[in-house]
Amino acid sequence: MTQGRPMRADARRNYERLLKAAAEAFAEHGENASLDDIAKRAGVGSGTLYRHFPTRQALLEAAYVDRIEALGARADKLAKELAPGEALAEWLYELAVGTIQVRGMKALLGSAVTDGGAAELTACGTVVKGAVARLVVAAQEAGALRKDIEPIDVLRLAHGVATAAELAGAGEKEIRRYLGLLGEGLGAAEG
Amino acid sequence: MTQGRPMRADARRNYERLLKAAAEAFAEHGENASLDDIAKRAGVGSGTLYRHFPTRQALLEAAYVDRIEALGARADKLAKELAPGEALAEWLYELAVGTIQVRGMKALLGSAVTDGGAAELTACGTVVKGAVARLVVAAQEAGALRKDIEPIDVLRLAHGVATAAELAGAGEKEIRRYLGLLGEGLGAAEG
DNA sequence: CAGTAAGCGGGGGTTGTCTCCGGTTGTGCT
DNA sequence: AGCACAACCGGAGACAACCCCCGCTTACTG
Repeated sequence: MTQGRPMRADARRNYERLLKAAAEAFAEHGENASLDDIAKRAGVGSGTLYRHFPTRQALLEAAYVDRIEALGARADKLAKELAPGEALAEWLYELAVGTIQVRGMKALLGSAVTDGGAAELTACGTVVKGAVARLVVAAQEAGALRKDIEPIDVLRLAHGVATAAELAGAGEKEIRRYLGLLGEGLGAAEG
Repeated sequence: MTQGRPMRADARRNYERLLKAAAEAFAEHGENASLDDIAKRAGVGSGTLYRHFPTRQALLEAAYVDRIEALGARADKLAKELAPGEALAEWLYELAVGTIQVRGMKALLGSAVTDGGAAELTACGTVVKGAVARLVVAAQEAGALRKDIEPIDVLRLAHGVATAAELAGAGEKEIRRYLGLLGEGLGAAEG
């Protein structure tokens, strides 16, 4: 749809270089890596960077698309292999681990979960929300999850827990513990 | 103790002006308000600001000391008036509300809860940790809180939940709901 | 192969952080 | 009161990052 004409070859090349440079830089310096520096690494001018990715957010998202999509696919795989409640729990765990361990991911997922009545439908947000919605509904039908909870709530709380674990210095053990606590609250009968 | 000699009068005056200006600026522009601007508002040079408050964090903390101490006092009041479990819940609620509604507070509380094996014992951290420790121990003795939880865990999770609620657009209703869910997990028998 | 629009790139205005040091001012002593 | 000195002030300026702009280049089309 936004595909009026195939991208010019040089444009495409620069686009991919930027993506690669961005991934490196974000991994190295976190989500606040200098954009000018990313442009330099990619061997392009900063103008080019800003043309392809108007905002830092856009670049962040583009750099992590594959990872996000893997997460979406993972949800379906887990749904097939585990009981609904466990599939959800495990997926949230993996989500949280990613949130913490992949630098820059936190900002991305955070924005995906924001209120955003606005048309802020990022690709990332769509994929993640879709995945969690499937898992949540299944878990609720199986009686493993209270019914007065929206998928987005689960996502937000998981994000919050990831934040909490990060503050703790973030061993994966801590994440599991915290998610476990949250899980007991989410599974409890409503009232 | 850090009181070798009383502050010179002009120094003290500038210190307080800066505090006032900082409170205004943080309220207005959030935790990232321009420090130079704060100096300007206070009618002092930026050098003066940096001498009194070497880091943004230091200024933030100084600007909110009274609020933090109020929170500490509030904990004791609640402990006297309510059952231990409820006192903790209510205090966490007020903490979370403050975290979200008072701009700049989130960064401050966040840093107070960080792993920080380092000697990062900020005044803010000490007060808040002390308050929550009292409430948590009381709640545990009353059987309202599982015993395999450390006070710091509670603090971190509450902070995480506040973050989650903030993403939701943060009505106080949402905070209560999320804290309630978490509370069920924290209260459940361990296992 | 030539015309053309899409794309490039980096210069530079702007804003923010933080340091440095010459000048000023409050304080304690006489 | 007046003096001398340490403490303190203030703002210029080095540095980093953001991001817009516009003249030049280059890939595609016919």
